[in-house]
Amino acid sequence: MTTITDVARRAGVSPVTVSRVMNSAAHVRPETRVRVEQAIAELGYLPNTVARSLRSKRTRSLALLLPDITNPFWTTVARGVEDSAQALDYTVFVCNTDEDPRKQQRYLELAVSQRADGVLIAACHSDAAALRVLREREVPTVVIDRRIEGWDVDCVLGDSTGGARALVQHLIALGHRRIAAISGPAATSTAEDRVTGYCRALAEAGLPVDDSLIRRGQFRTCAGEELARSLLAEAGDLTAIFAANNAIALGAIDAVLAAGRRIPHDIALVAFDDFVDCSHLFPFLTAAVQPAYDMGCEAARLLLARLAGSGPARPQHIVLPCRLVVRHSCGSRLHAGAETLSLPSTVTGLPLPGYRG
Amino acid sequence: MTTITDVARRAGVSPVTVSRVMNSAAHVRPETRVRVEQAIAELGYLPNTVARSLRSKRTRSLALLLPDITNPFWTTVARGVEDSAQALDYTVFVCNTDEDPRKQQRYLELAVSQRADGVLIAACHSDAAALRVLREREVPTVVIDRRIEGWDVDCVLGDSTGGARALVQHLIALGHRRIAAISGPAATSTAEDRVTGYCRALAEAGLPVDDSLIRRGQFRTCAGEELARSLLAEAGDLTAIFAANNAIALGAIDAVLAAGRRIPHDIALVAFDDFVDCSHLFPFLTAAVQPAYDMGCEAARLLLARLAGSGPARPQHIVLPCRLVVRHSCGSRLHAGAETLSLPSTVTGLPLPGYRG
DNA sequence: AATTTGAACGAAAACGATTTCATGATATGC
DNA sequence: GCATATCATGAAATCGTTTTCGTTCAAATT
Repeated sequence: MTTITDVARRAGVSPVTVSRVMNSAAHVRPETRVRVEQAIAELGYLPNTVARSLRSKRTRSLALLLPDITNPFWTTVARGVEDSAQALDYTVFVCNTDEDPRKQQRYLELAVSQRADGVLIAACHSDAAALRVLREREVPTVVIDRRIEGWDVDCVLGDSTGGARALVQHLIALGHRRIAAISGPAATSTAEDRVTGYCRALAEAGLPVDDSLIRRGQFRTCAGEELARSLLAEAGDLTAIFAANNAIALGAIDAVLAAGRRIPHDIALVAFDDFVDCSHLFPFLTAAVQPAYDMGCEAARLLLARLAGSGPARPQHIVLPCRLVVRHSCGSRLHAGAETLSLPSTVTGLPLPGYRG
Repeated sequence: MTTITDVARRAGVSPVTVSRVMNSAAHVRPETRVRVEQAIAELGYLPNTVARSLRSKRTRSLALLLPDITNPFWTTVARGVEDSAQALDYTVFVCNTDEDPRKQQRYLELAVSQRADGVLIAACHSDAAALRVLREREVPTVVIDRRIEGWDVDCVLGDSTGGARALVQHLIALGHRRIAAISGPAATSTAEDRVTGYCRALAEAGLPVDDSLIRRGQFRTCAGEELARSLLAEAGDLTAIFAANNAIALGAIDAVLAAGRRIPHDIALVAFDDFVDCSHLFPFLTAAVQPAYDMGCEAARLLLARLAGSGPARPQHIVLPCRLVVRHSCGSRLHAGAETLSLPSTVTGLPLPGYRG
């Protein structure tokens, strides 16, 4: 493969000069520059990023660690990250941790080994210990969608507590009194924040918080199904379920239907997170929708600002608001009220004409 | 950051020996190996992949270029690729081309600059010219979901022609005679293959192929909407639409509903590709479903085999079959017939209990 | 006219690993 | 017991850039 030396030879200059031309540094005579650029074009020369990175100690790459790229929420976050990064000629490599601490650890070490300039991570544990690899080496880091205890690091998250509270308030307003919560792992701040929001809504309405109605598992469909199943079996007077993310909601739907109950007639369901495209199509699931794309953009922008040395002095904690999108799974046919914002096209309160199942 | 020399010093050996230990090469005395491993652990040493790559000329990374990571089909492909790659300690960096040739070109050059060991690409043009960067430099390449004219390169694709044919045959069997097709860009083999399948099904049924019923645009929701709108306006006797991918289908649904028609009562709709999670939830869209995850896995495995020197001699053209999943958007309440395979849980022919919209 | 400045460029070092080649020690074969 | 193979290790070269430090020469300053 052609190297900078080949280009230099062809242009009749030294490699340094070629380097200067490529990095558009000063002190190159216009005519020399043209000669070099011509040589580059003629040879189809593409610089070796690896060598460049070794010497300059910057790779222009970011590592993005998230639970599962298959979940539309994370996909959208990833897209936001990539778009922001690409605008500044940064490369993003995506790692699926599957919320597995060991996989996460492996990928973090990989990110350090690869000398990623920065890391964006939806940590699977809110304890800072898991991020020691990054902290020790002072790798610029932005945490997405999670809070971290014990490390004051940049983070970008959705308003989990507020979103959960709004969803449960909505259920309460519809007359529900026995509302269960199916959340993620207790070690995840996001899961706990959503439980907090759930409890707060109940407390504010003067309703008791029944611990037996709060279940925790993985942020996964199978966990959602299992927990919903046991809830339905054990709590006979249950009338509504709050699912702490979209995957859990899917599982819960399966469990409810499998138990011979109907949604929303017998069991109302609300969920955190959405299904982007699908929700647009099937006006079904009432959800607190996080601005996933913006979260990705913001996180990447913050990280890139730090890399450019132009970031804010103190670590930032950016909390983006959620939209409450009222659809049919909670039984409400009403437009959203004062506290809520809705997707204009989907909150018609009516099924799409033509689809009757 | 600690280097191999630091480790060597601490273990009382030379850097070469440390390198040998890390690469588990032969010719290291067990006790030396232990000393080195201890030094590595004590220092928390993580090798610098950049330096390693420069010297060894292998980066253990793959570039994955696809239209849009936001589309559930591509997400699932990406996940398959990543899982296969990760098993062999390869890193994947994902690039969204948005089907834009210039963006694609930029990313290809980036992949070469980064010295990716291999490239997986859903090329936005079936002409081999766009891939010259790769071909000239003999970068191991696997093309996903597309055929390439003029370069006999490895590729993994779904049976577009067969899937489209099956979908249209199904419509014909349901009694439809005026069936439109909304496809992707003519430059994309996948789009054209699906048109071919559509035509073949019509021809085999002795039906005329009406060119005015075949429309082409981007593989996007907005294109699908626009083309469907014009079709509905211009072809009054239309009773069914075949959408060449999921995004187009979404747009088509919007257009049909906006025109005051119902699905499937007034217009039947079938589509290529699915919405993974959602389709499981809402038994709506009749689709030819490609094995996206397997496509990603297979493609990565083929590429990695080539990199390991163990690949097949000749370029492979792997065509994976699609499943025809019959749901409600086509008006059929029947289980799939002999030629078709169905998702057991969704093809009940009945709406989910509880959801009446 | 002598001195200073800075533009334009190059030589050599450096980045941190791996690869190649060399060396002494030990084991093996006959 | 001697030649030969193999083991265990290290010194030096190398990968392709960027950085650092000079050097030359022309223009500006005094």
